[in-house]
Amino acid sequence: MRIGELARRAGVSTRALRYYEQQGLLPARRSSNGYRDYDEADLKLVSEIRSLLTVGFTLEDARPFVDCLRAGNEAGNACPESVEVYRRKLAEIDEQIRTLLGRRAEVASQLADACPRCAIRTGATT
Amino acid sequence: MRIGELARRAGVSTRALRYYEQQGLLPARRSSNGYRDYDEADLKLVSEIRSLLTVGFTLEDARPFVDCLRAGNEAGNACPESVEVYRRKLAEIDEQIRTLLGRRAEVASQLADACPRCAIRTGATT
DNA sequence: GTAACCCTTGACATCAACGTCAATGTCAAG
DNA sequence: CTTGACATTGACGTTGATGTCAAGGGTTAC
Repeated sequence: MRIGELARRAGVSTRALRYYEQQGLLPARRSSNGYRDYDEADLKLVSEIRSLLTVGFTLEDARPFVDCLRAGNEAGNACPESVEVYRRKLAEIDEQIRTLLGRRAEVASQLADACPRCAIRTGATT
Repeated sequence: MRIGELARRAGVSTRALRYYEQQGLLPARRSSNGYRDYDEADLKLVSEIRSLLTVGFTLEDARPFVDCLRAGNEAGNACPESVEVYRRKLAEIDEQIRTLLGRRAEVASQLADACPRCAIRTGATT
């Protein structure tokens, strides 16, 4: 299939697909006229990339998963490198949550200071 | 005082101070030689901006606080506009936390799928 | 042959809060 | 009078994942 169809089926823009190719995540065969030519495996790759992006992974984070799929595995997370990325991202997310909880507490505290009556329905005390 | 001293005392770069001025947050008087001339009130403004930035506010978010201080209030959060920003940011932070918790759960679930033994020490089950 | 789509590459634009140069001016001390 | 520490404005670079436009070529249908 050509880029337009893959884009439609994967729910992404053609621009995004070309960008993935440029980043080395989605190499494309070419038809005799120079058009990119994709198959079902490529659709699976793009789906994998998309689902990883939606949980906050970068394209770099997604690379091991893509490599894993291209290596013939049925799942992108079937390789130790992918698992390692999962663990790292989990730690990053936890750190971000901690940061946000700290900020939440600080802002809530400031709000309580500035407008004591506003704090009533805020829940968290510390 | 001149920009270098304010920067040192506030713990920011001179570039940042010029940027704040450009954004209309920190107007500066000028000496006869064209140098920016700041006073203690300006230090207070910059401190306010900095503490807001560190809890994730943008400069736009900080504007009401700065305006409030410049209007003669002793605290930047003494104005209703500032309080409103607090409330909005609190809601934003809560939303971000919810998003991150969802992602955490998703990633943890994927990790458990990919490497069942890895999930043992993860705590969250859902 | 021409409209109507599809494709190609290339390159600049976006967002925020600055970092980092460049080229130049000011001023106190030696 | 020069060195050196400060200041000025202006402008491009950073980060990530695209959006968007330009200028052109390919393919199919009528």
